[in-house]
Amino acid sequence: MQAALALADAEGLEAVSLRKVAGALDAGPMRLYRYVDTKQELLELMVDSVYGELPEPTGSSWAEVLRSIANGIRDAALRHEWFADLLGGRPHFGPATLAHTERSLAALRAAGIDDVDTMMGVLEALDLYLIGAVRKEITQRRAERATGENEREWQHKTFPYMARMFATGHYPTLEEAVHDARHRSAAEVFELGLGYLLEGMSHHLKL
Amino acid sequence: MQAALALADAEGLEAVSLRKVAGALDAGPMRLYRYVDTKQELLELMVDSVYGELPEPTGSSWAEVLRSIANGIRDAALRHEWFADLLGGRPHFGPATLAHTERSLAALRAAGIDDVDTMMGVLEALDLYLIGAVRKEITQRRAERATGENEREWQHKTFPYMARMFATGHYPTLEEAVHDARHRSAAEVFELGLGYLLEGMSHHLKL
DNA sequence: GGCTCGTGCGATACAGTGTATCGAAAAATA
DNA sequence: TATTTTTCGATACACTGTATCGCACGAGCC
Repeated sequence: MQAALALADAEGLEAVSLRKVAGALDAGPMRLYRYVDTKQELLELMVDSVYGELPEPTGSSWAEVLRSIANGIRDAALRHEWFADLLGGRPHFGPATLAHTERSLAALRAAGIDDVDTMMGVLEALDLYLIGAVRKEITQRRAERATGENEREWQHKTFPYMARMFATGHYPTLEEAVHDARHRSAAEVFELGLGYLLEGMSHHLKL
Repeated sequence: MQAALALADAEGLEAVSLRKVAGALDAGPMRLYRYVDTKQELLELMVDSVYGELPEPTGSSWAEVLRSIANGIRDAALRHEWFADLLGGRPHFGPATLAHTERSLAALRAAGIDDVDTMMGVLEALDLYLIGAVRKEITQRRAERATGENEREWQHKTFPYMARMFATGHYPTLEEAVHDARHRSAAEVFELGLGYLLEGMSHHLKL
């Protein structure tokens, strides 16, 4: 289990094969089936284990609580990039996941939200946003790292490709936006969307 | 290509293997490498082809435009469930994807947003939300279908599992929420979060 | 204590996967 | 037409997740 985590952190999710994990423990391929029925189950255990790392939500207002939850998940995904790939992919009901939901709900209640429908609503909506935001940020981070390691490919393939596309004249607004808009970092976009979401909740809930 | 799409629609993304796609065309396994360098590239073509199906954004206000974009993507994911698995996973720069972004930006401008930074900001934030919302809704749909087909497993495994978990007394708030909160359908949660997001934008942008 | 029997374990086997290789066929050049 | 170059796809390879099943080991009985 910890072996699987370490392997995923070190070499990425696609390197996590039952053989390699078992090999890291000096065991045969089928050894893991004593603890797990299928590979999906191993992945779910890994996800649950990350939920177990998440810090207690903090903050006195519900907005601060939601912000701290969001940042906790984002930070975890930056530590374990594979977490982003698994997030939202299967329903997760592991003990640590349930405990994290419990802590989140309790923190919201402590911050003054007493209606369960409201609590669940804001938490579910935040979850939807987080799944996508974290996923896209990690994707972008990987892309940047790849083009950083190999800038030649970027300059010889992607850039001329975009130039050709723009030269067709089919994308005038997009071209203008790419040229004129200031480039926001992934972290900025994350904050931006989170801000919109929380502000919308605050007005909608009249809190 | 169309063969890959049909295969993914019919049997799911994991059934899309180069051999099966080529087989559907009465060709050898390597035949596809004439059109594609790697399997990832095939998947990217599939994603781009779905972007090509998306309807023109409609609406006279920017909020209506964003709503129509959101619904267009959601409907596409409901048609092609595998689309949700691929969304946000890799950077997509296909022609149809670019065209979709172009149409979205143009529609926003036509609806009165003239600042490129604002246009990009709301579109990126919406994108983050959509990736997660669509992904989770499809996941949930699959889970419901699976337990629908095989309700015995749900009743003999998941339900007692949750009951045991609650019986530990570690999740009092969660237990209360599960019992007392009204169950929202995936579509409702999608709308709820989208409403929060748009309302937040509207107040933040003072439009 | 010795012997049988049942059970659980994990090496081996299998049906797949994505893709590198390389001989042959086709196209282009002279 | 002869020769070179390019294109192409069948075969091979390394690897995946998991079903199978012979074997070793421990419990139960005489």
